[in-house]
Amino acid sequence: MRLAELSERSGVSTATIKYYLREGLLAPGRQVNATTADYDEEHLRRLRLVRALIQVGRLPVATVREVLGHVDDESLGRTIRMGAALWALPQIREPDAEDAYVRAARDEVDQLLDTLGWSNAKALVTISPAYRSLVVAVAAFRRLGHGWGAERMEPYARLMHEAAVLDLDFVETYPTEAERVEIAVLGTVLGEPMLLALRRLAQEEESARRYGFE
Amino acid sequence: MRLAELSERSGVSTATIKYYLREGLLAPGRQVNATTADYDEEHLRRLRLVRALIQVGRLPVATVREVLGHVDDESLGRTIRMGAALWALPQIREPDAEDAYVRAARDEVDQLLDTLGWSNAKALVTISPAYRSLVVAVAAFRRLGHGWGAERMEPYARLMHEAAVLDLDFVETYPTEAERVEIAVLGTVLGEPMLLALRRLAQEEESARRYGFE
DNA sequence: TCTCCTTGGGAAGTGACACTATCCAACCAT
DNA sequence: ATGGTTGGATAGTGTCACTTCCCAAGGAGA
Repeated sequence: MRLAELSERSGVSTATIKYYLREGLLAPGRQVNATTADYDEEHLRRLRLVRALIQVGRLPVATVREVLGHVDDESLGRTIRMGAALWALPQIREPDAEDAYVRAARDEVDQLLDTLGWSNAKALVTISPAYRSLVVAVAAFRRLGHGWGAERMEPYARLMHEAAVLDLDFVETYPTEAERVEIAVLGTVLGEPMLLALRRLAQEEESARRYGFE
Repeated sequence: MRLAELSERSGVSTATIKYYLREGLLAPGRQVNATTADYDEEHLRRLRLVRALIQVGRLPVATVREVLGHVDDESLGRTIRMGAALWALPQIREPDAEDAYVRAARDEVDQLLDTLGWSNAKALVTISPAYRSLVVAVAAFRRLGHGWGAERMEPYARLMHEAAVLDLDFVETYPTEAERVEIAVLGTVLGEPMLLALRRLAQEEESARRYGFE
C-alpha cells in the first residue's frame, strides 16, 4: 500500500508518518520509483504499536526508537533483550543531588526488599531503574513530612507482586521470543494507565461504599 | 523569611518561585515594603507540595493550580471537594473520535464493572475521568490485536480494589477535612509512580525467580 | 550622605518536543 | 501535455516549564 493508504488505515496523518520515518520509528517502505513507496501489513502493525506507545503510553519519540531497537535486536539473549527493552522505558528523573532524604529512602527501600524476601531484586539494586524510581518516590513522601514510608508500602508491594505474576503468566502464553518481548513492553506501557485507572475507579467505588454520595 | 531563604530551604531557585507566584501556585508573601516580602512555614510547605506534584507527579502547572484550588475550597462538602480535586488530576487524553474500538471497549468495561459488582462506580460512568481512561486503555489494547481485553483485567481490578482500601484507610487516619483532601491527592499522585516502580521491581524479581539471570 | 549590593517584580527569551505546513521535482491519469 | 498527486526534505508552530535580563527601590557600610 502507499503512504496515503497507510495513513488512512492507521488514522495517522501522512505528515506524521513521514516524521516517524525520518525519526527511524518505522522502516522505510519498498521504493517502487522516485515517487512511490510500498508498505505492507507489518508496517501498519508497527505504526499502530508506535502510536500506542506515544499516545497512550506517553513515551517520548526518542525512547520509542530505543525500545523498538531492543525489541528488534535478535542478537540478544532472552533476559538481556527483555531487560534492555523494559529498562529503556521512562522512569522518574534521577534525584538532583544525594540529599539526606534520598539516602534515608534508599535504606528504607533496602529494608523493604529484605522484609519482602525479594533477594533477586536486591541483586539488581545498583542497575535497576525501577529501584531508583522507588527511592525517589519514597524520598518525595518523606520530604513532605507524611507518614508514607516504606513500612506502609509492604502491602502494596505484595499486591504488585501478584500483578507481576499475572503479567509474566500472560507473556508466557506467546511462543516466540520476539512476541514475548513485544507483549512485555506493551503490557508494561499500556498496562500502567490501565492499572492507574482501575485504582482510581476502585477508590471511587470504595469511597461511595463508605460515605455514599453525600 | 525572605524569598532568598525560602529558595534556599526548599531547593527551588528564586526565579522559579517567582514564576510560581505569578502562576498563582503560591500565595504572595506579606509585603513589608516595596522590595521585601515575608514568607512563613506554610509557604514553604505549600512550595514543597507544588514541587512534588510537578516534579514527581509530572502534573502540568495549570493542573496543579486547579487541584490546589479545590484542596483549598472550604465551601465544598467532603465528597465533592475530594472528588473535584482528584478528578482534576490528569488522565489519558480523550479519544479523538468515537470509533468502533472505543465503543466496544466501553461495553467491555461496563461488563467488567458488573462482574466486579462495582455498582457505585457504574453510577459514575458518565462523569468519571477514570472510567474514560480505562476505556481508552482497553481500546488501545484491542486496536493492537492482542488478547488483553477486559476479561483479563478482572484479577487486576481486584488487586487495585485492595490497594484502594489501603488508600482510604490511610486517609481516614487524618483528622481534618483539609488534611484528608491533601493526603488523598498526594497519595494518588505520588502513589502512582510508587506503585508502578513496585510493579516493575516485582516483575524483575519474579522473572529472576523463574528464569534466573541467564 | 554616598556608594554598592541585594531584593522583588515583570517582560522577554530558551530549549525540548511532537508535530505540521510548505516546497519541490517526479510521476500518473486523462 | 497537463493538472493533480506522491514521497521527501526543510523550516515553522504551539506548548510548556522554566530562566535570563532588566529595573527601581531598599538597606548597609564608609
